Amino acid sequence: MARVLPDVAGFERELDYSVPAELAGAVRPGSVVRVPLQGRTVSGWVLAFPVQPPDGLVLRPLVKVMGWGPEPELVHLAAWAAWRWAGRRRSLLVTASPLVAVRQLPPGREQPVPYRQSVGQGAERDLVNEVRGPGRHLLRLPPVYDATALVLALAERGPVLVVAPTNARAGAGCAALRRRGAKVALLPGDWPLARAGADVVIGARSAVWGPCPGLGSIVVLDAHDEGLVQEQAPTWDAPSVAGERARRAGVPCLWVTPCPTLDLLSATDQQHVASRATERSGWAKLQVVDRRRSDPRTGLYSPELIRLLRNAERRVVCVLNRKGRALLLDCAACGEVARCEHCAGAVRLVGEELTCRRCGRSRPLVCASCGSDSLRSLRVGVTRAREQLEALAGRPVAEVAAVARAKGDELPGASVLVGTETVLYRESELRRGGGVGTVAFLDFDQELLAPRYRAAEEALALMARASRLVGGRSRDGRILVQTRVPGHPVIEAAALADPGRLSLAEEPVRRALRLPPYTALAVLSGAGAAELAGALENLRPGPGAGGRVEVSVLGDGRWAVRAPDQGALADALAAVDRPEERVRVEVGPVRF
DNA sequence: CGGACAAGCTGA
DNA sequence: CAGCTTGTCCGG
Repeated sequence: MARVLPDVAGFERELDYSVPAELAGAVRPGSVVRVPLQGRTVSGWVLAFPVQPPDGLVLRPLVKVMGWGPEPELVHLAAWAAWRWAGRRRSLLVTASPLVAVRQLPPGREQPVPYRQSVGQGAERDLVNEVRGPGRHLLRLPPVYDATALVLALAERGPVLVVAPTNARAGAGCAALRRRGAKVALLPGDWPLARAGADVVIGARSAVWGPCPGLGSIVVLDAHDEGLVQEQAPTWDAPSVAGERARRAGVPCLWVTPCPTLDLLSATDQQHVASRATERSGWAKLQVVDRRRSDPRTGLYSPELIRLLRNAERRVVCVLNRKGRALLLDCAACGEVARCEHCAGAVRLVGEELTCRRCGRSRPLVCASCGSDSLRSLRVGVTRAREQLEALAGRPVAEVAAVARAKGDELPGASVLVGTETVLYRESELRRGGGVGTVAFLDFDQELLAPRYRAAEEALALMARASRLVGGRSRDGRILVQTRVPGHPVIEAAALADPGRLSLAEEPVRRALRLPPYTALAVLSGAGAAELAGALENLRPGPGAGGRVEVSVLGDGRWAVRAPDQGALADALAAVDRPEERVRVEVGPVRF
């Protein structure tokens, strides 16, 4: 008989089924099967086969074997991740399974053949020699760095699983590796090829759950990137899953990033830092414009910025992280800040009306206290900034949306573009359209001083992304940043191409405030959050609970749970009963 | 999760 | 009391 986990949401029980003789040959641990359950037929995964049937239980037979599923190690890894992120195995096993049933694997190799090719890249060969041995290796390499040679060098030692922060990066990486002659499976489409055995298996974050028989190493590209974190619960992150998967397989895990976070550094066994020359040449040159003495009203447009807009020979991309037109207004006559009449919240300009951000009510464009109709923008959004930039630059400026609205929707041809930070994500289109000479952050303080504990790290990640877009010092890439805190560690780290400076500055703060990585955090939300928070608060420390947890209210129906480490947090969340009502449990790295 | 079945409610 | 809704239980 076979032990099966049915693919039914919210159902965590393992059920046993008898296996008809004609199906026994196709059943193996991990196989996707159809089983009867309460009068219907559902899919499921074989957790164990064969197993001893329990006494006195009439088993129903398996209906069908759908085909290949995750390797047995991944079934175990899913169980670990379900514990670690306080979720269920089902969604993890779905991620680890092919999109459509795979009856037969492509021909060629049931057994993977080690890849052999002279790569001839001295630096990469040296790097790969350093990361022999299992463990979590952090490779601090600059933003402008091509990992192709590194992956090829690793592939000589066995199949490499590569996890990229986006599908676009995975696709580009796949193409580059194939040009160099490697047999590459691009997930999720090439699941059967990956399961059959390839030199390199590559994909976006879900690829960390991809098949890779004979796994030799795992590489996570841009390991700091937010795109590697699953948004739906369980909120697993690819670097952590990669680290555990590699540890279990006894192979090295390589976290490649230009800007290591403290979370990564604390979980790293060994850090490898690129040479000073390599690192410097891979970060863009930073022009810091000190805005401390400027008028807050006109602070968005420094003389340096205007000069750049007028004279730049290559394309300029301006980043302003505020959507809309005017987000905060005051009255030119009486100076009163425009507020909502009902809830006193700040109002912003939407079309020709003032709209409250809190309650959503609208009113005409008139000052509520003196009746004047001349209202001024205190904080402009991208839409208004575009108009102002165009006037200042004396050339067309185009606003860029977060993503292409339709297929073939190319970027505007203007030589000056403005958008929210998402404009930096349209990397490949910007590159195709003649590249970018300078990225200008109009109000970088908004990133630096955002009320989130990881704001500084996120700000440095933006700098790294901008560096990649403009091509680093080696290609004369430039970043202009307007700020009132020019001495901020993020600015220093980016200016000197030394991300270690930020880590040094952040560490004591995190330690003092008992924030990750010095503690483990989870955020509870949803209707049942209060009940679960209460249950965690009443949890008595003991062997099962693994230590003490602290619970605190965050407001707006959210609760924070803090534990000394990830294990204690996971044990505590596993030790309490889930309330009837829905709760979302977001185990860190959380955003607040 | 989703069906099966029981208990509860409604209107003729 | 048929016909419907709502709640609870349980799956091999």
